[in-house]
Amino acid sequence: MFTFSEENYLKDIYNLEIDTDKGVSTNAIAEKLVTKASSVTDMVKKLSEKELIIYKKYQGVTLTNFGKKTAANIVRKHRLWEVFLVEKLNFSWDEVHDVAEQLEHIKSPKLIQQLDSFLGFPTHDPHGDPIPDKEGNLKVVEKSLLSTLSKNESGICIGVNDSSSEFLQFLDKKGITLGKLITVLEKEDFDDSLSIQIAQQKLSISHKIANNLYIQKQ
Amino acid sequence: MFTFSEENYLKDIYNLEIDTDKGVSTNAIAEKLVTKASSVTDMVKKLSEKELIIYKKYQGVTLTNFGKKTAANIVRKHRLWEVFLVEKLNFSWDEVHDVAEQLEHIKSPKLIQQLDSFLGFPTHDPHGDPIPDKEGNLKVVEKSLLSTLSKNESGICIGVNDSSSEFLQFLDKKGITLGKLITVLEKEDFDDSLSIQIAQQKLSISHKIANNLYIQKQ
DNA sequence: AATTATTTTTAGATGTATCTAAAAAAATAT
DNA sequence: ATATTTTTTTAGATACATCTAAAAATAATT
Repeated sequence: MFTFSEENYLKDIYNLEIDTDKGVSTNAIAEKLVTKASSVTDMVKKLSEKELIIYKKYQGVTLTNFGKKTAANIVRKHRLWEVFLVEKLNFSWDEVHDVAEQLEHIKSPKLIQQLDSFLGFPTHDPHGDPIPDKEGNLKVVEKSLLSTLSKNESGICIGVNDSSSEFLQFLDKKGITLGKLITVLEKEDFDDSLSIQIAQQKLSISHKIANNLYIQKQ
Repeated sequence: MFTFSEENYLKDIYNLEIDTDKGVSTNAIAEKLVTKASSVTDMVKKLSEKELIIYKKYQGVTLTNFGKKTAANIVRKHRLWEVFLVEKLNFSWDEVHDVAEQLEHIKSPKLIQQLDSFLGFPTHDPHGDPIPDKEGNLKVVEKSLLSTLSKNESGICIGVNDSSSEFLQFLDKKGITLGKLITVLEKEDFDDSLSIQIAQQKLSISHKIANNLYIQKQ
């Protein structure tokens, strides 16, 4: 079907499009894929010929419906494999990304169907990101960055914006895990840090941390 | 580490070497990999530079210890994934090969270690082939082709020589599965076909079938 | 041993994915 | 509106893996 490289471009364009909802620029893609703009131009032409994206010179790209569905399927595979690694093979949530990057390219519809079933049809990956269904549809939930909550507001921690292993390990160390209730006790104007209540403990966390945690308000 | 292509060459050379225990010829590799002899020559030079094989022009190749270990590790991964697909994802033994061909190239020592443990440290894949251990060692058992047994000899069916899906499905249809006791009732000189007793039933099987079933005599 | 056939290698080409350096277009600032 | 900066594209090069066609080496046959 598609090469690994094509699939990686599709996936990253898909994720960029979710954030921006405009055309995705060449440079944005280059940065995400850690490659050069000239390489992106080359690949983008190819994806355009295959009708996966709409591309006009100097105008950035948008996924076609076909491209969107294809990309969602890759994301689906990536996230299902992450669940597998954590639930079945005892990986921690900060170790799964690189392996899932490889596993997402395995081509076998039956494999994914059976894996999905084996895992009990999970809806979210270990980082709280939703798993697209077979048709590529993705349930979007109302979520806010913790940094945007006001004093005394509270909600459930449902995801991370940064899934680097450094950040995830930091959260582990502080006892901040998905599903926990967080309440903002105080906001410091000086450095935008927050005092929060999580489970039994009170924590002070920096703006950078609060800006990478997603909360479902309640 | 190594490219998919390099790994595929290594794996096939490894399997060819087991059968022949002499140098493996360019043409043999080409046939196994379904490619051209000229392509094999190119790749073989590269593998030689990387000290995975010993290669002298027109002399065929042999794996170095390093190459042998590397190849065994790929075979290990292939066979562990086959076990996973059959035991956990309800694949049948004739459906696993193509998917395992892809999965064997995933690079993550932790993944394989955990998978091995998750599967209960299996020693054989669904076709009866032994799974090399972490060091690349492979327990060799005394096995004979069913076609070489004499009248009234018997043994346990422990493996297949041909693991094409056609052959495996044929075995399923006849009720011939690994672990069953088979006794040779009759050998026909005319066409080398056999009458065998397996479980409750008597079967007549062609020489071609008997020549692709491994038996552990007893 | 000489001839023929087979196997293997070389030479040169193609397609994919990438890069650097330079040119062109678009966006921004004066 | 012009000049400057930034972004994007083009042109040309490299590495990988493959191929075809032709040459060279080895093996088999008479």
